[in-house]
This record gives sequence, C-alpha cells and structure tokens, in this order.
Amino acid sequence: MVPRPCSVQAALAVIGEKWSLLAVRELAFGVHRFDSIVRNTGAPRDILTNRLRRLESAGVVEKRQYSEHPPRFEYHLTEAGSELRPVLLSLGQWGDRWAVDVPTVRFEHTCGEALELVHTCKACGGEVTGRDLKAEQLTSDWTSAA
Amino acid sequence: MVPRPCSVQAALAVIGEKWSLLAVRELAFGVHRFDSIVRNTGAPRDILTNRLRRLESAGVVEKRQYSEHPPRFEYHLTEAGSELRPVLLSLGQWGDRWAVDVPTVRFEHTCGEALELVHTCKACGGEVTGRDLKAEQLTSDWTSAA
DNA sequence: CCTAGTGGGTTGGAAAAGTCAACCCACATC
DNA sequence: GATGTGGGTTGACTTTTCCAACCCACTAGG
Repeated sequence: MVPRPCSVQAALAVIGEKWSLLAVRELAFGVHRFDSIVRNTGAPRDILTNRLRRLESAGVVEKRQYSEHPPRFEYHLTEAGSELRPVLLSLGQWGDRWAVDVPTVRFEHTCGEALELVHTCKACGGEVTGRDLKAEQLTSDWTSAA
Repeated sequence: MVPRPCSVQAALAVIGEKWSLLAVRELAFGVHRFDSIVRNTGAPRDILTNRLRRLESAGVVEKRQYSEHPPRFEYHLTEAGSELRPVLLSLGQWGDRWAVDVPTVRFEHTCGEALELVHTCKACGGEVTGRDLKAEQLTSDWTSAA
C-alpha cells in the first residue's frame, strides 16, 4: 500500500522540516542575514545552514552575494518562496486563534487596515470555511483504504 | 537573545511535527480510523500514535469510541482542527504549483466548482498576494536584531 | 599594534526523534 | 481452528537535532 499522492505532502517535503518555515517567515519579514535569522528563530546554526541549502535547491530561496572579501550572502525569497506568504498568514491566523493567548504580530495590508484574512472561492466568491468542501483524488490508480 | 514571539511559531509547535499535518489532512478528508491513516500517510504506527495523542491534548483532534469490546476509536477534528482546513488548502495549492507536476487532489466547493482559493483582506476586500503587506511586532519588549 | 566584534559558517559528541519489524489481545468471519 | 482486522506496544537500530566550541576574514576602536 502506497501513501496517498498529495500536494500537501509534496509541499511539506519542501518546507515541512523543522525550522524551514520559520526561516521563510523571517525572509518574508525582511530579515535576510544568516545571524539575524538564527537569532530570530532560535534555530541551531548548523541546522539553519542545512535548511537554507535545501530551500535554495528547492527554488524557494536564493542566495545573493553582497560582499566579496570575505564572501557574504543574503537570503531572499524567490517567487515560489513569496507565494508561501498566504500559507504563513493562514498559519499565523490559526495560531493567533488557537495556540496563543495574545496576538503577537500584526499584518498590515496595503489598504492600511490590519489584515484579517478571508479565504474565498474564486468561482463563486463565497467564503470558504473549510466545512463546506470535498476532496477528490485525481490519480485514478490510487485507492483509499478507508 | 530570545526568538521572535510569533503565532506562526506557536502554530508550528502544535502541528509542525512530522506527520501531524498529514494526519489532520486525512481527518479532513473523512478518514477517521487509525489503520487507514497509517496507510494513507505512510507514517510509522508508533509515531502516529504519538502524534494523535499530542493533537488530542492540544485540542485539535478528538477520540470517539465506536466499540466497547474491544475498545475501538475514531479520530475526528475539533473546531480548532477544522479551522486548519484553510492552512491545508493554501499549502496544497502551493504544492500543486511549486512542488508537483500534476495536481493530484481536486477540492470542490459547495458551489459545485473546483475550488481555487483566493486570499482577500477582510477590511478592503482586495486580494492579498503576499507582496503587499507588512508585519509589525506587537510585543513591545522584543527587538529584532536585523 | 592589540583587542573585540561581526558574518557565515564547520566540527564533534551527546541527546532526542524517527524508523522498522515483530508482537499482543479481543473480537469477527469462514 | 485458521485468518483477518483494529489499535495499538515494544525493543533495537538509524537518523536528526542540539549545543558549545572553533575557525577565518575582515572591520572598528583605542
């Protein structure tokens, strides 16, 4: 029996390791230097080194040299990395509501207001609460063992 | 130096361990039995046992007994767990786009159409792309070491 | 010149987590 | 009586993670 082929699992294979998403969060927050990411996440240095390498080879992060002697690098989100922001936002909102007493981060939208994220269906425009949806496996050669 | 206090990190502390979110995915897909979750995720049995315990004590999952002799249980999402669906959706959509060649799961909204998720700002109704937002630390006693 | 600090790592060893295969028990089915 | 299922537990083994220390090239201060 083979596990369910799934884009959630594929995404987690890229950003699901411990510290990876926190590193992405820092980059999204505009923190680009190794030492700062270490301090702000609390990640061990060697692990962070490893994570940044993996994120880089997965195309989520890119290294930019800002000094030659000695060689020094900044880390930036690629387009793929940038598109993780909705993931961070929904995760943060869930955390605010269910895993934390007092909100610790305020996201501000360009409209000037505090961002409260609403997930809507592109087709009908209606809000997606999560309760009102079904999942259907597209890969025909896979059968769930329910 | 203390790490950044953050709801993303708080959320990850609850559902960020390996296999946890895949287990939640199965529950969201309507798979409620231990053996099926094992098969569909590929998680080792002992780890899954552990994860379900942790998710349960975090209030994301609840156990329901459906047989007495022998005692048998089903796992269901609580309200907190159910609200992880947007996280799964945005993660899945990111995976579809950046981590997988061919989409493997189709989500259908109650409107009957295939769900394509759009993230909008509740205040102005505009789409949130991720590029157009700022994060601000609310905890005043924390200073970023950028 | 000497010292301290910064940036981006690497190294080694100990502790924790994950993996795998086997086992268990209570029932149901054939 | 043999086989299967559901929901685990156990023990041995492997892999990750963690932590503290170290390194090197440079900069800034006195």
